[in-house]
Amino acid sequence: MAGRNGDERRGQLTLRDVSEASGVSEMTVSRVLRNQGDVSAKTREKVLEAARMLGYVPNKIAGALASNRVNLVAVIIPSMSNMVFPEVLAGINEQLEGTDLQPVVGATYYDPEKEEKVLYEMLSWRPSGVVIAGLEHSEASRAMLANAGCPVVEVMDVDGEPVDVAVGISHWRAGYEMGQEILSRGYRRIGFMTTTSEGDHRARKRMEGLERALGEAGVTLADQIFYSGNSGFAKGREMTNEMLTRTKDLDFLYYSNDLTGAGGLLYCLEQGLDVGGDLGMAGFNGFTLLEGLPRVLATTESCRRETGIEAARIIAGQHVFEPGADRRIELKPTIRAGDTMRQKL
Amino acid sequence: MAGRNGDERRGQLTLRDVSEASGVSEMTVSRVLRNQGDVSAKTREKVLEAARMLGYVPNKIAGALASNRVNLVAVIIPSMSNMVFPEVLAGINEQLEGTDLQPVVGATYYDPEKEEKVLYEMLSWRPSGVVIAGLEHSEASRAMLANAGCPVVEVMDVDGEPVDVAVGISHWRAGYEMGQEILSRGYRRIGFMTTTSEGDHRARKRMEGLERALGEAGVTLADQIFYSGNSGFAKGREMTNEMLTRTKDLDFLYYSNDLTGAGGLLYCLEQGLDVGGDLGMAGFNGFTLLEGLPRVLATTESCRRETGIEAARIIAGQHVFEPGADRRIELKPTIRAGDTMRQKL
DNA sequence: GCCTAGGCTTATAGCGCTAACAAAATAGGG
DNA sequence: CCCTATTTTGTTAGCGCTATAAGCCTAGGC
Repeated sequence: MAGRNGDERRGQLTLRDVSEASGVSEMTVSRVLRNQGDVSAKTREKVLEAARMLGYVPNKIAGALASNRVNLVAVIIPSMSNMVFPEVLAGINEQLEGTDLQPVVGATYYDPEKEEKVLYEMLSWRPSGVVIAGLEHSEASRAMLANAGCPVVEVMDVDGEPVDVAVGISHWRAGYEMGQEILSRGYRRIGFMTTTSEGDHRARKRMEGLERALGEAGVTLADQIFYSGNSGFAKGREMTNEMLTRTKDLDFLYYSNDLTGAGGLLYCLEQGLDVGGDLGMAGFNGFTLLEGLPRVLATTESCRRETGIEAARIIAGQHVFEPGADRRIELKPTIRAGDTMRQKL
Repeated sequence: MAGRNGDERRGQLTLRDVSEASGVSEMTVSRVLRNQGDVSAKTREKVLEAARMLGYVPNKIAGALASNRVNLVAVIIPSMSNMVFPEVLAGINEQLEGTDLQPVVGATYYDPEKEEKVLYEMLSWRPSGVVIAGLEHSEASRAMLANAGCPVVEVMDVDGEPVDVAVGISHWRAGYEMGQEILSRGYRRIGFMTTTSEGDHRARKRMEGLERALGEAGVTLADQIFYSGNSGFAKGREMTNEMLTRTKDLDFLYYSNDLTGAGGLLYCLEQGLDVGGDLGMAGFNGFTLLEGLPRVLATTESCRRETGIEAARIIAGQHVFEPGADRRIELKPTIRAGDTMRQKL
């Protein structure tokens, strides 16, 4: 079975082949294969048999062009490597199951220009819907989204104005609420470690929310580290070490990500620090695969899967908005205190 | 911006609109937009300007039908939730970058019937290539793959006969080599914990390889647990506890997955066991995000990203097979001893 | 037996684009 | 300035399918 190239595609089966094999018109074959319109049981059987025998696979390209219907949903995310995005995708997939819609995925690598290209590429397939991460896009991207001619769902952020619909949590609020939580447990000397990626925006909004909550209590961040690159245990350890070394008296460490948080947690435990007592810690996302660490890291569950599900529901037309209703669906993240924070005062 | 339905798509811009706006024929517009054929600089400029002004996005459906070329690559994997698959996808994405090919992803949820449906669906878009996980498929799926009329790459397994090309590691060999490694370090009472998912096949093959290696030294598995469901730290802890309780004298724990292995590792450390000495441990996959655990878990790096890259190279025609050459690309996994195994004897 | 209604099937005309070829414009050379 | 070689642009004919409308049956009523 040598590699074949496009040219050999000629000779592929068409409706005509099935039509000839079964002795009915192409139109009738088309109806049978789409389960659409009235066809007698006998004819149907004949056609299905012929199609099966030949191994016919319909050509959706031609079908889509003729019917002006495409069962693809464009999903545009920054990266496949950061677990959060595949999880949103998993939610989309799950909800699209049962409809005839199929997701098509493109990655932007956190680059607005790349996003523009991917979006253009995807829209040229005239998808039935677009799911795209974030609310911040280039001028041109927003224009394309606005003219897409299909539902557009911006996911994972609701702090801003969506082109059409937004689904996700408020990162600002997530930061704000974690800030309140931290304060309510009596911590005051807080260090924050955050990624500069995620297109900056979501992590930045959390930080702003956090600072607001602290500010309202007259507290300011005692230290902070911005890092780029992958989030993993090792990065968390390294940063934690650095921060604890350079800033004394910290009583709380807040990480923009559970993985770095977990790394920090392991580090602090090894150092014999009183994690969950004098030293509080929290991450962000609520990765279930981390359940089973020596301590349960406090975190904010960021509703990735539900975000995907809700986005897919909208695209599939299973969620109808009242006219004039707010077209932002704000999911409510839950804070899980775990056992890395002390009791509330 | 109310939700729109398919009907309103009419009125979308076509080549004709751009052609009228720029005063040249549709064909010339088409050539400009595809960067194909000779067009004078002046005309090109005029056309691009008009397209930009109008916000024209080409219709690839029509283009694909007319030219019989589709820039989509079907990627069919069991699940988005198991990290290994998104990692393969990331490799594919990375390599496809720079070509004009776009991956389209479908999930089978480890169900051969679902695989058949997804495959049929994808093939109906006449993709330029198919990447599909595993070598085991239903009769009908194999037939479809064989007649796909495009390169077909079966990934993540080379222990069997591919329809067209296979890329990945030999799981049998990975199990075999880890078995030898374990023995070479003097361990003899070995417990194995493995998932029953992954479509069973890959984990099963590793187990068979492991048993062969042990068998050659007259050793048999002292205990084993099969589990289903998600792999995470918690599952690893739980199983490890169970196994160590019911089977005494175990001196090595081998997990089918790094995450369960890491859970087991944390558990054993807490129990004060001599991990890396009297008790050896190993996982499988080589997840880099785990770097930073208290000990570096021994593991087999399973080349997920490279698998994706190599598969994409084949689809993109960047890897040409000599006629008659073996159409299986066996990547060589590396065993990382970490520090959960004692020195070689 | 004729006529109508309804179920089933077929004929016709594109969908928006590109391959292949034809025509027109331009550039050189004598 | 004519003629050929070359570049640039335009024309024609589908790609494989589906929407639409038209046609052909068979059954049932009178």
